[in-house]
Amino acid sequence: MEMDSRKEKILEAVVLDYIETAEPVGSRTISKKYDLGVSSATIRNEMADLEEMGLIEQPHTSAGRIPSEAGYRYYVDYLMNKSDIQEEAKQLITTTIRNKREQVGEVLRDSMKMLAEVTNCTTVMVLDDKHGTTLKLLQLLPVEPGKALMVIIMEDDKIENRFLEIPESMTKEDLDLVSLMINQNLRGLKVDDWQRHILENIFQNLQHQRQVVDCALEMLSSILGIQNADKKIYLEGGLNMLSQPEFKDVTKVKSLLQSLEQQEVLTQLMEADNAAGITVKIGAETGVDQVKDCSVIVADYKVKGETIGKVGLIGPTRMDYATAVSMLNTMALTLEEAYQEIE
Amino acid sequence: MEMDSRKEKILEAVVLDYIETAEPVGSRTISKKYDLGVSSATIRNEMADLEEMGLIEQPHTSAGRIPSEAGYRYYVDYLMNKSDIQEEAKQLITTTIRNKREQVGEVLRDSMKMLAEVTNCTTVMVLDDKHGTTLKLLQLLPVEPGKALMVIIMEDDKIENRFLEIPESMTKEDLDLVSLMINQNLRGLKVDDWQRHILENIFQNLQHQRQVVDCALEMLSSILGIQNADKKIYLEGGLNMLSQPEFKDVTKVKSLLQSLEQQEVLTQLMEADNAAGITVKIGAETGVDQVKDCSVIVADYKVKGETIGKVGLIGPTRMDYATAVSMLNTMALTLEEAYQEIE
DNA sequence: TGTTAGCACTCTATCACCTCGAGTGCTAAC
DNA sequence: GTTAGCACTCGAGGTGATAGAGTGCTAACA
Repeated sequence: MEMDSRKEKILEAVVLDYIETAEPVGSRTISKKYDLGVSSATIRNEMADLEEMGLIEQPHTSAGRIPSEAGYRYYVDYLMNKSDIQEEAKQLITTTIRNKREQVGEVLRDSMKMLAEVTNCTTVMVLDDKHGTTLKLLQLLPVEPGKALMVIIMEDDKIENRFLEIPESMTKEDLDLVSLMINQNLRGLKVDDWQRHILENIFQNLQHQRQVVDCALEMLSSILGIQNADKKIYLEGGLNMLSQPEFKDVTKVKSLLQSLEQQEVLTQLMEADNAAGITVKIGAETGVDQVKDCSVIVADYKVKGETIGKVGLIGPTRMDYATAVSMLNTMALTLEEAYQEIE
Repeated sequence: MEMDSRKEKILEAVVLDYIETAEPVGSRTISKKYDLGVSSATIRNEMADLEEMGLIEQPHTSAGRIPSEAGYRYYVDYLMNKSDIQEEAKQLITTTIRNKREQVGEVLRDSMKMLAEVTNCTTVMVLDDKHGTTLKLLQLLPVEPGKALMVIIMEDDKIENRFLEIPESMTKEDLDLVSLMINQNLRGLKVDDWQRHILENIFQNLQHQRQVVDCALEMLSSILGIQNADKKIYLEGGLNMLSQPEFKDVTKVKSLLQSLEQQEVLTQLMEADNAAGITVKIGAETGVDQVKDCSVIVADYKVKGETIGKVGLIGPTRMDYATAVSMLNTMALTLEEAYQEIE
């Protein structure tokens, strides 16, 4: 069976109408509402074909059709009108992000909330934090006998604090010396770039304070390194989906929301095809059983070709893909611009 | 109409059975299940009285009785057996809190989660942060020309970082001097205790670095002071309640969960009668319309007579008050002990 | 006088049954 | 290839009928 333009129009009509009404779509509805110039009987024939092709399905014999996951996939890949962004929405995102640049966290939260509300979905944000994990400044401060505070400033002015146990005999001057040596040797380097001989150099020069250096380096590498792996994930608007009719069953809702609270699940959902800017996963494609009635759209944003974060939308399979994709796209682009200006 | 011991027993039976089964309780059920030594007919008479007194009510004519809010109130105030803590649960709390003291945040989260799971309620924690807001150590670090980092360590080892703009001419030695002066004069003092003459003393000695001192002091006072007012609120187990039959309606769930996301609502709910250690608010007593089908139990924990935080449980009106109260009590006590040891 | 057995009554939940309408597939005519 | 028409299917929603749980009242009992 071949796809032709009329079949495509009918499939599109089914998808759009089902997105709008959440009710199975009948042939008569299509012939009346969408001006295809053919009668409902013809549409019925075509719909039988589409069903045979696996693009739409019938909940029961005497009901209309709803899109199958494959149908959504076809719609997203070939039919969806990607450019019909509401200009106002675009404006909204841009201004929300730009208005108060000062506290990045706040702004992100606001934009996420806004996005979630407009699309009636849940927004997820992953900050990769890969960039800027080089060391700018490290300082050990004596707090009380036997205890020091390690202050680490990253290249992007993020700050980390860790307490450190030190020998009671150690003085402020010793700590300053250790700080100085570490700074001199490791400033501007990523953890991957630490060379064996650099570390040996530090240890040799600070034989005396060996114990502290050892401990400090270990902490430092864990901060620079692990922070890398341990991405920060934010979630906003987790309750928005509840207004959708597909979530009228509380037990479903509970298991869905519970799985969205798990980092692993979110990470899995937000895994994206790095080649494409935007990834759409429909239903089972998400790979997580508890969210098999949902779809996920992920956009990543890059600075200098490197992905530094991802924004995602989670909603019911019957979500408004066109709007969601364009909103997400705008969001990612605006974020990219914002980051570029900071650099 | 007077309350007598038999009426009390019947009321207690109604409350307990309704808590257990979530179904209206009939007279026959009580006479069979709870050994009161009288027939169901007698119980019927008494129940009619209890209804007249407003302590129980009938959903419809031919149904059993359920406790009214006043009934719960009577139960909580006069009938509830406060001492029947499950020893195992107590043990659970104690070990959860004590086992890994290192990261206070982690431990609190864990205990809250545990409490929420055991009671099938939502746990709320308010940290007043009033205690320990005295200064332990302040250090200004040069980051780059014109920019310094202020590291502040509180008495309870909480750490705050703030960037500071400084004159480009300022050296590391200048900053050290400023840090030293501030430490000498303000260590161990709360913001309320700053005396005019102490501050003048600092300014006089550091005429030269006046600008930086000024700025640093302002930041310091905002950290020590504002942090005071701006309590931290944590919520855990927000989804636990969903397994209860009273929350099978999604729209209710949504509005409930949404209001629990609002700081103001939580603050309002966690307002407690400071005289009593534990406050129980039933239904409308919470004062928040969206949670009128819920009850809230709040326990505060004190160190040296001063409230430093509160733990709360939010659950359906039909919650197991006895268990909840004793669990919460144990939790508060254990926290008090833990804090006292830290001091 | 308090307690109890018995009985008529009330109300809900449940199930079978029916009808209505939306939607289909098929066929024959255009 | 398209369409009108028709028989058919199936679920949603309404209607009784029934069972069962629970009540209130009354009269008898200790």
